[in-house]
Amino acid sequence: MSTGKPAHRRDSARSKERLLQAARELLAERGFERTTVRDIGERAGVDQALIARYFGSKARLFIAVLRAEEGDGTLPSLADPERVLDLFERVGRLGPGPVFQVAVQPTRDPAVQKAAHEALEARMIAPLQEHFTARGLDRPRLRAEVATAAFIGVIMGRGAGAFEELAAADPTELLPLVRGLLSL
Amino acid sequence: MSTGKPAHRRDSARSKERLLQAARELLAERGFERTTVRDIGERAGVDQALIARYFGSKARLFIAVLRAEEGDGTLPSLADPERVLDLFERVGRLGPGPVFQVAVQPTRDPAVQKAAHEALEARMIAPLQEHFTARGLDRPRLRAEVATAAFIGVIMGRGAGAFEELAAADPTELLPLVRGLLSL
DNA sequence: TCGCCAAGTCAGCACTTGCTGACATAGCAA
DNA sequence: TTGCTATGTCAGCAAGTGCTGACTTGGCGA
Repeated sequence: MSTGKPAHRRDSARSKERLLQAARELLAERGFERTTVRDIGERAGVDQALIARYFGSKARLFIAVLRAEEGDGTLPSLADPERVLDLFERVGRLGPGPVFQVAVQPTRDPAVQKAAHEALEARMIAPLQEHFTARGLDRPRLRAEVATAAFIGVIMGRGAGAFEELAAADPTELLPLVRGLLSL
Repeated sequence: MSTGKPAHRRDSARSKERLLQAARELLAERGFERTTVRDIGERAGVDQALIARYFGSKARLFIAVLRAEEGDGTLPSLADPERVLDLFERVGRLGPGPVFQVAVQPTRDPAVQKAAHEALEARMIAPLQEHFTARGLDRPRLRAEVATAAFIGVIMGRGAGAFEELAAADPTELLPLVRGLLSL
């Protein structure tokens, strides 16, 4: 940014960035195994061989995506009802993140699996657990896990094409129903 | 059954049955795309070429699985709290069925996709919708879809390895929390 | 016994996957 | 200008995919 490199024809930083972005989108849309390196390269407008060069492997590219997302720290907690709307909006705009994918279907690659689980823990389960603990509810950990899993079911369901009204519904309509799920 | 064929060494009916069963299990464990015809054949103890012979293709084998499951009619409705326990038990024993998979992640093959959606509709969403309608709640369809999606999130989460306590929890512990999700 | 056909086996085709290595070239330093 | 290196391109390998077709073999009726 501050360096203001104007995207030379040869610019490895720019290529890396585009690969990350394309991988981010495709991971959200299709998950890890169903995304090919050729897909990523095509969407990024970058030769697929550069994935291996810059990131080492497809798996490490996706792990880099997770780490990059972790950095932005903008993911709202489910504990705050107001911010659940933000979450819906964000998901509507960017698709369900890779973190959601892994909550619902395990990935073959152990390293990818581990990184995604850590992200899920830090960004969704742990904050909710604290919320329930603060409220003095019993089994706060189990409650947090159930609530997270249920919420992710709704999020993923919106994109799976299996739920007509759910997919079409406006987040504000969903909010009261989803708050029911979360205040376990 | 009534014919009582004692499983000759050559028995196409038996082979078909074993292929169906193996496909059923693997679809539940790994989903459609991540299951190979060789996997199915190996688990069934039947040559994989017979899948093409008897069912036409891998996709049609899985559709046959869906149809067969539909027939048994034993799937409990979520509307009946008592039977939610049965559902957990059944899923614990057999794994999450193919119907659950597709609710959360779309499949590439359109025919498989369509068959799974129909099964989801008939066996989960519609009964719940009726339940909500009978109770006079507004937006029964949307409620049914949200509840189904949330429930499936919990079911899938139990198997995804991302939720420690949820995976370890006994269904009877889960029941009160899940009933909260469902009585929207 | 013989011949036929359903049932089962096997090798391999055509394709896709992640990844690699040889090559080409832009841009900069000397 | 002349090299040198970071950057990008390309073809292709090895493994794995669904599916096919030629082949063998078991079991039964004639």
